[in-house]
Amino acid sequence: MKVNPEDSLKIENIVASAKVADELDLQMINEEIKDAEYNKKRFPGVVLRMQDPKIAALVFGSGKVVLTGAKSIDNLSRGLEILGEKLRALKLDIPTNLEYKVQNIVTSADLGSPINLNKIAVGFNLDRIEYEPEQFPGLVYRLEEPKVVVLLFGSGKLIITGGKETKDAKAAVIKIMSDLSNLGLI
Amino acid sequence: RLRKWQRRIRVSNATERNLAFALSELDRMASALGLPRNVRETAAVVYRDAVEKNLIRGRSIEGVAAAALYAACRQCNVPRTLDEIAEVSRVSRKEIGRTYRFISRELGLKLLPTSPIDYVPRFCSGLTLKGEVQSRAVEILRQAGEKELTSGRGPTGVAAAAIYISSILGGERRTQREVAEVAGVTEVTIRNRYKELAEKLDIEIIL
DNA sequence: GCTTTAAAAAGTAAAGT
DNA sequence: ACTTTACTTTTAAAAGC
Repeated sequence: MKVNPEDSLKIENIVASAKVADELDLQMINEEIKDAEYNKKRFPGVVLRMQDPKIAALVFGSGKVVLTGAKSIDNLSRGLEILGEKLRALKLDIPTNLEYKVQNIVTSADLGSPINLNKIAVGFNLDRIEYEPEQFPGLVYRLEEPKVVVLLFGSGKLIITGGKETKDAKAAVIKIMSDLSNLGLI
Repeated sequence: RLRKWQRRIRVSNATERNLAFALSELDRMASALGLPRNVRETAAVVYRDAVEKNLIRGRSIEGVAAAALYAACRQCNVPRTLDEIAEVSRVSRKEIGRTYRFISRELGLKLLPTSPIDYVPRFCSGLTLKGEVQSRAVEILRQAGEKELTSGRGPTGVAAAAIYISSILGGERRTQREVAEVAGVTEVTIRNRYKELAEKLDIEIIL
């Protein structure tokens, strides 16, 4: 039995932002945490990497943080907790229940069969897609609802990005499938 | 008022000066690439349209001119790669590609992806191959397109592979090195593409 | 616009064996 | 030739140039 494309969804990366304090001494954090990376000339934030849930955190002097690399919402929450613990270990006053906001979710999916990108480029409204095989093998399809960007490959594999909720990817895949079947391309 | 008049003249002068510069840039790049007059004229039209729609704001004249030329080559079915345009331009391939996408969208150029077939005449003449070999390469590419062997692949690599195959079939063999040189791709790419074409199109190649 | 992070897709490329 | 590493595209936030 063939698996439905909407059931092949896999979250590959989640980006979220949070505020853990009103102010942070990046120089001190960089000196106290052994694997921290900080080159103010290069980038204004300190890079901290977690191992357990493999997540990277960008910590700024304003107390704001960016978390990236999480494969699930649970991983993301755990990563933020661990970040809080690391900072508290430096005698910093960090709240226990940190709030975060998901900014972007990258999801992969599989239509199950190869697709002809050239035909899609001809059949679709040309101002919603970009297909420049000279520069990139994927066809870029910008959806309005949900507001996400989908990369379609000749293999039938897809990447959905730009969404802020898990359901956006599923809605996008369902729409892509109906669009393709309406054009008789799948 | 006189001041308003002077201002208008000043703006007009600046606009004309910029347009003159852009047109001379288009001519310089077109000459360097040996492009025919119709392509230069098409590029000039694209550039003028971009100016009329105020698409130059926030962009360099050089970048828009290069993107207009890239678009014109495609419109006239004599495509040059972004790398080739970048070689005779002072802006990067990345900026030309970005600007091209922008003006293409805003002007509604609706250009279809470049076909590998459009590269065949130029690559074949660069390899001094007969029209017969050229026709066979085009036929291979036509079949490749039907069998979905081109989606996602670089047009120049597929064209190069088809020419490599047809040169062998036509008894005028060119090495992968020679074809790679004129097509601007690596030998590895030609190897990957030609093996795929030969296998899926059932073409027997005796080396 | 750029800088940095992460991640997938598939093609192309370069370097080392 | 093979493997490894890396760059192309997309997305979002952060502070600052």
